[in-house]
Amino acid sequence: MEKKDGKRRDKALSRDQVISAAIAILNESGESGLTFRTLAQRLVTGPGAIYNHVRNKEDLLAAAADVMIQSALSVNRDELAPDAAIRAVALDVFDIIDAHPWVGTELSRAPWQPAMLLIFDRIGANLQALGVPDRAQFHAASTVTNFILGAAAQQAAAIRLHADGAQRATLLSAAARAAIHQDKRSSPFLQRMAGNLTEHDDREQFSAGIDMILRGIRG
Amino acid sequence: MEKKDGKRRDKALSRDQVISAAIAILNESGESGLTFRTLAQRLVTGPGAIYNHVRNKEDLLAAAADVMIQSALSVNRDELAPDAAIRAVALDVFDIIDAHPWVGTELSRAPWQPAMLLIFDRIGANLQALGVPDRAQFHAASTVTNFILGAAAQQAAAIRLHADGAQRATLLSAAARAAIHQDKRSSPFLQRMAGNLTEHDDREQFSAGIDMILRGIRG
DNA sequence: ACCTGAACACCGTTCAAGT
DNA sequence: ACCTGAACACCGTTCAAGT
Repeated sequence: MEKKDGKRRDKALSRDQVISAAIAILNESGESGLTFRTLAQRLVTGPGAIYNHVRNKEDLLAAAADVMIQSALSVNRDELAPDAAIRAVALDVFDIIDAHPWVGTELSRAPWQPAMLLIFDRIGANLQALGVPDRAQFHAASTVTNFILGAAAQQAAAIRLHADGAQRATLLSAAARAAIHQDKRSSPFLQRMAGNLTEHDDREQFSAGIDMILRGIRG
Repeated sequence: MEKKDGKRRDKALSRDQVISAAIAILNESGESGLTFRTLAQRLVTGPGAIYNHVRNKEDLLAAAADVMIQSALSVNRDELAPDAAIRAVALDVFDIIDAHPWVGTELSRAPWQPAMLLIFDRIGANLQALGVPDRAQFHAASTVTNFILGAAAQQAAAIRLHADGAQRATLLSAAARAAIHQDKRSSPFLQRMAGNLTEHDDREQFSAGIDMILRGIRG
């Protein structure tokens, strides 16, 4: 990968450049690929220089995730009906995490993260038109957001497992298979769902979850 | 803290002992307090010995979380109506994470984790009695579980912030306050909810979320 | 078979010294 | 004011050597 622009030769290093370089590394190599040393190398500087532009690694990851979510939610959904708009926002988040799992991991690492608040806002913006009473809108938006965060973290973790596991593909991890096959009497529901667990489509499962919650928040 | 039993003097180190010691450290000092060195010190052995009983740190954390969730869900809820039972299971999980935030962080780190499957099973076990059609039960259980995982991760992260931030108490972090106060035009919903964000009760918010989802999965 | 603990290959972060 | 990069204080994990 070449540097994106020529600004570096005159020694001007900016916060945006640092974050962009971090995103590039994260998208190429995942979370484990991003260290202050690899990042400094890409920016042709020393690791200490990065601290002039971000407070620490947590700050860097939060800023990177915010850029990704902003980009994923930049499509205008104003012409959609409120329930379709909420579904669209949720699926936009799902798709960016499916493509870049590190975003999903990061979303639930810090609370009150800009990226998380942006999702919360975009969901909430459609509740009035959906007919949700004013006093219920805060809980409704937080319910949808928490569902998205939980599903995002699971999806990110599942993809991470895929990535370095290679051949197991759609199979559950060994630990889960063990859990399913032990205790046949004490977990009848899990036994009954074993087929769905191994064969379901993650995106369809996510979409169905949003639909159920929408039915519920509508009252 | 003294060792829990006298078994160690005769050199018998078991997987259960390793996991119990790890849980003790996690509950006392949080995730950052648990290293193979501190754990080995508590077990009066070398760090390498631990690898005879757990595969790696990920395996150790998953096993520790499973013990905590099993204990939190060991209360029998069979006498409750199905919706009350689901609410009780969810609040049991919330409360254990409120008391021991590391459990919430761990739950969404690995997919198909025994602890997560246990929650999924306990939720799902009540869906038949709730009148959810067979074909919708998988999605219903996964929706509730994903909501719980998302809320758990947020709650855990918020408590972690509390712990080392000290005085900020019920205040949002500086980053979130900045996000709320900038872009007043582009995030009207967030602006409108600023008061709720700083003053809401986390447990009540969680409980309201469960209620909304229950209304939705009932169809 | 299990323990021991030094060693390996890393981390994030700091800070004196430069420009 | 910002960069540089060595140094600090750690990590998880491995593995020869012991018992």
